[in-house]
Amino acid sequence: MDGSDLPISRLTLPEAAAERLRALIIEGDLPPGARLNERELSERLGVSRTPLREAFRMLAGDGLLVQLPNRGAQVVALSRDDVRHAFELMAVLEGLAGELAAARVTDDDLAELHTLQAEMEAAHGRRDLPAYYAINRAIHDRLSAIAGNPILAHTYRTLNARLHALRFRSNLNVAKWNQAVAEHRDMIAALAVRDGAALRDLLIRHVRAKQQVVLETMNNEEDPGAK
Amino acid sequence: MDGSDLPISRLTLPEAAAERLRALIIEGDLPPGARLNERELSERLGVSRTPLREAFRMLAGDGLLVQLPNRGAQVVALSRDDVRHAFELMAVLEGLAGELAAARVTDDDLAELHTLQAEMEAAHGRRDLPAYYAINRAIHDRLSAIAGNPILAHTYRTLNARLHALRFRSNLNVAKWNQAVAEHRDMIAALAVRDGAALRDLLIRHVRAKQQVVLETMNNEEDPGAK
DNA sequence: CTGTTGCATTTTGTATACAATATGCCAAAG
DNA sequence: CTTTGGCATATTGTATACAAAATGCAACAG
Repeated sequence: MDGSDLPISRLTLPEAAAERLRALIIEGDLPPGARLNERELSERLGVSRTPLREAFRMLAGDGLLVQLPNRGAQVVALSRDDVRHAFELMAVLEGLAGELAAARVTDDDLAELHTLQAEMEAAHGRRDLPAYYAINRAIHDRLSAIAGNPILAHTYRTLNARLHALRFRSNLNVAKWNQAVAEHRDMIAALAVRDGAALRDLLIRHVRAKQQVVLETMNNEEDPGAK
Repeated sequence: MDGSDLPISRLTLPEAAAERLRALIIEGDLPPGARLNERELSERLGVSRTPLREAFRMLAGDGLLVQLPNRGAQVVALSRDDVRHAFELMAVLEGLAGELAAARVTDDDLAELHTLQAEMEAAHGRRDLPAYYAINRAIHDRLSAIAGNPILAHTYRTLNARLHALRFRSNLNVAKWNQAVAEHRDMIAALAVRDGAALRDLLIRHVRAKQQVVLETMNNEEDPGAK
């Protein structure tokens, strides 16, 4: 028996609702701090309150919602400290993914990553920030997959979703952008020679640099009185 | 306004049910792979199916249950690979906690940890394994708290619960036990001199050693045909 | 004018009824 | 003897009704 005993992946209502909500949160349709009225949302999504509440529980487990007893659910609003803490974790998760990936990467994987890297440099060259982010994400997802640790991948993905809900429209300045692209080049190089320790350290520094960018963005945008 | 605006921590039914279930799973009352009948469990816990199902969603988010569409929930059964993956993650989480703790530890914290270390050595001296485990856990929890990163602490706790559900009655052999106690001594020493990098590396090695013990235990106990 | 109390309304929490799906068994065909 | 089809039963999925709690407002006391 192989692994094909999975159902054709029908989505149950709570799962579908959670998926929709997740998108609404990450797109910013439901902004941080927004209170979620059960009746209203259930009508909007076309499901009854019961599966919607199960969806709430799922998203709360992912850290996208907080649920207060008798006071409903609201979209999580990350404080600067929360962001700092999340990135501290992200850094070691990425680092571990890199270390594991270096031990398992195939030549085919490397070829694919080289292609992505070239696309990234192209996007960088024409100053196409959205494309850059998309490719950047693809590279990190690829790395996570190569690492071959589903628990790590899941933890990483969940944490990432929480940060995406911030929707920091990073005004990445040119110097930092150049730097990031250069770091990516180094990362692929480390991977190519299967130097796990080097790749780990590069990734940790890479994430910490991004942390700086995000925290600076938050400083500029946020009112000082925020939690 | 201070932080005392939290409710007196009343537990809602789904939360209470989840708490009970969590205990049943970790105690081994609901063994890995057990199917959870909603009607039966709801009667046993004295709640209706609706809050019970929300509890299921919470525990599924923690990775203690898996839910199959139209086929109910069952207690997760970790494969050897799952355990390997979980420990890979645990190692870097502990490492990060140590690194952060070294940067923040106070003399009071150190005094408390020295006390715990002494208790641990005493338990080790009289070959009291349950006491050893309890103190061991207390030390690691303390470290996690000193690290001051709630997101890390939560991730760590969740992952740990999943592993606890294994209930490996570790037949820790004497040599490995001596080794573990010695490692703890080194860890406290590194913390005392605020050497974060050293503490991180010690913790990572410490967890990997434990991983070995657990995997060997699983090899001995499990039938080779298991998933 | 300020603060407090009580009521009406809204919203969340829980139980239950009904629908849809899965499961197990038995009979009949091959 | 094995396999397949169909039915009865059990179990999960969803909607809804009712209960409990929180919220907002207005009237009143100070």
